[in-house]
Amino acid sequence: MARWRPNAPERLAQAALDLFAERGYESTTVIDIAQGAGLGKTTFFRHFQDKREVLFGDGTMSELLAEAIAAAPAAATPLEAVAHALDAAGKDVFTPARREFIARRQAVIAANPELQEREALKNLGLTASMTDALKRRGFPDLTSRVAAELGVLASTIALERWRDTADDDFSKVARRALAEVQAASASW
Amino acid sequence: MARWRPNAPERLAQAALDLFAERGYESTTVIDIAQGAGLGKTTFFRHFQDKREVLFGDGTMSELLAEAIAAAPAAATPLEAVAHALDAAGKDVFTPARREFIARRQAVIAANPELQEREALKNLGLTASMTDALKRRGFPDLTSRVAAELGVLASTIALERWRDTADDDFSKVARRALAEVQAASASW
DNA sequence: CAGGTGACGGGACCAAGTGCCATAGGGTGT
DNA sequence: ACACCCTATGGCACTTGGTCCCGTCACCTG
Repeated sequence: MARWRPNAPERLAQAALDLFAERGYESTTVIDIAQGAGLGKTTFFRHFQDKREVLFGDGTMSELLAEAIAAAPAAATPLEAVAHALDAAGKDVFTPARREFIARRQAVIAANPELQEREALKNLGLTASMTDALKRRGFPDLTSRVAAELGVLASTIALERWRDTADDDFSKVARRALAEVQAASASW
Repeated sequence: MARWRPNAPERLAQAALDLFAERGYESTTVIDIAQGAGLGKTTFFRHFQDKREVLFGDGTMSELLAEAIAAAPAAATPLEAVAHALDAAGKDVFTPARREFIARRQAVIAANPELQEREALKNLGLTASMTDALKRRGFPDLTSRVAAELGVLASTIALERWRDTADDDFSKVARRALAEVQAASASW
């Protein structure tokens, strides 16, 4: 029998999501979350920078996308490399098994400006990471930045759809969204 | 003779910017700011929702952009309507007289993640506002959203350049940035 | 001159976040 | 078996952001 119950961060994240969904983000105290996971306030802040961060995973996403872009076929255009990154996100993050969890998470975020702020900052990070990865492939700065921006936009749109519909395959939804975004950006 | 010195919000914003620039955002207390403007903590929170908000003006920007898009020529394409909005921003907000102030403000924001979060949220609001205005002109949803997104991107790039160079006319810089972004988004 | 109104200050209060120190349980070397 | 270290944790005090309530002071009105 383990001395401490394992996976403290996961337990905290689960307790947080449950409590946020039940009584709202603002009405939930960090102490509530910690006690919900059988821990103390101190331990919460040892695992997460702040109260918001408990909903934003481990922050591996940036590296995942950057590596997928680096690993895209040599002949890929910027948007094809971005599509490759969205595939990776679908395989490792937005999996069917996590759909329920992510949908609840998105609902909580949608209900609170403070959390939307954090999500917007995370998206800035993803854009920067993808931009860098594209530049390392030799694309011009502005081309890389625009492609990354359109990729994050497509991913946001895809997430909205994937969350609401019964379609299990995020990659497919995301590729379709990216194609639509590309078409729109060539329509003038 | 006025009972209270006028323009409390402006005095607070000025004191805040000075203190943030001098000793940093985190090392500056709301009480410091209030006392710097000859006021009390209570009055600070009467004029601003929170400590971050003191750097983000009156929030008229959304309406300004939306109205400019609505007032664009009837034959304007989505991006031309967006360019019209950037012109308006150059005329009413990013004026030569405020360049120094805005440059200092940007430097403070660049030094603090908490402020970048707020700025990212503000940009979300601008994007949503422009998207709506474009939809009201009859453009398809996705076309509107992409155009708004590219507009905010162009504005961000333009702000970086306008801040660092001696070029006084924001509208010109912004139109050029928008043209470059458009070219990049048609390059694949 | 009595009362209303609007901007402000003070102080109590709660929750987020930090820092320090203590503790408990498990592994390791002798 | 025992002494020792390592690591995740808890408790407590403290600062600060943010809210709330109430009192004050000036100006305006009847």
